[in-house]
Amino acid sequence: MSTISQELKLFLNLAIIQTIVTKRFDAKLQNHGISLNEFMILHHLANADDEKLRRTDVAEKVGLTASGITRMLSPLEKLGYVKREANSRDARVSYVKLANAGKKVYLEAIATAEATTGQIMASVKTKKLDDLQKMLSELGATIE
Amino acid sequence: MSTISQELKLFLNLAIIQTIVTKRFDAKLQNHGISLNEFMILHHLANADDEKLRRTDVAEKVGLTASGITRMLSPLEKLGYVKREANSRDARVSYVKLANAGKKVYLEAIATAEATTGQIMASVKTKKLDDLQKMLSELGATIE
DNA sequence: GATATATACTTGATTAGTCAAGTATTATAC
DNA sequence: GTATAATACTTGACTAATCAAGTATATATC
Repeated sequence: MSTISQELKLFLNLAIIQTIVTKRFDAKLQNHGISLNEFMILHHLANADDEKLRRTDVAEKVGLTASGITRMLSPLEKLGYVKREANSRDARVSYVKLANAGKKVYLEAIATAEATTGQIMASVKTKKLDDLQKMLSELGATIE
Repeated sequence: MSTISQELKLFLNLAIIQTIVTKRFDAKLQNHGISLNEFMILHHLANADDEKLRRTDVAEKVGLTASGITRMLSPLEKLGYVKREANSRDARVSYVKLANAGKKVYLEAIATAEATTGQIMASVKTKKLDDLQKMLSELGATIE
């Protein structure tokens, strides 16, 4: 017998669902040579003012640490997907700016990401994601 | 301008929210010396028939690979939280069975996990989780 | 305007997981 | 009943991230 609340169950379910979903996106996006996290970074850059962000802000947007961002960006720089730009007012800051090659990959990857989204949504009725859907609507109904 | 669908946005949001939420649970559960994934394993064991599961089934329930489970269980065995049990009908199978010490830790950790759940829920109105809440109710309304 | 504190970023060491390959056992097909 | 394939698990090599510490710069305080 479980003695945990419905909300806690939601979080436990979210945790595994996210693990599974992330793996699927990673697998599909691999065709473009990027991970889901890399896709997210490109996405945030593409939608940012002047297509650039401070590294700290990238970290916050993708939920990783600054150090993780440094490590993630290093290969993207080498591939020429992003480039560094200085901030003239604050020498501590190093902007990450979307480069042309990165934008191209991002735009191509969108189609793949959308297709993956569709596949996952289509399978919502079965398996674990079904639980999610139920709990989400409950959550939507009870929160706030 | 973003050109991605609402559903894809949901998944991107879920990804970071889950990253953040997992970190919070991990931080709190550290008071009991366990991670969120370890808590999840104990939970599934506590709710399983005879409080035991095949390693493969544990893997499936927490969304990790069999190899990841082998590695996660090793310290839990050393701590005496779980123990191995053979299957008399199939020698390939090694059950993971919840031990007394593990059950004790699990029951204590539930309180912490519930408190953490409450804290997260309370902050839903602000920040990223607010986006989630909105999207979740939309999702709940549109899916199926 | 010197001192203390805070912020932005990077790096070395570590950790939690993956994947691919290997072992052992069981199930299937002929 | 033997050969083939599938399943359960473990292990070595690797990867993506963390944390703690360090560097450089900027901000606040007095």
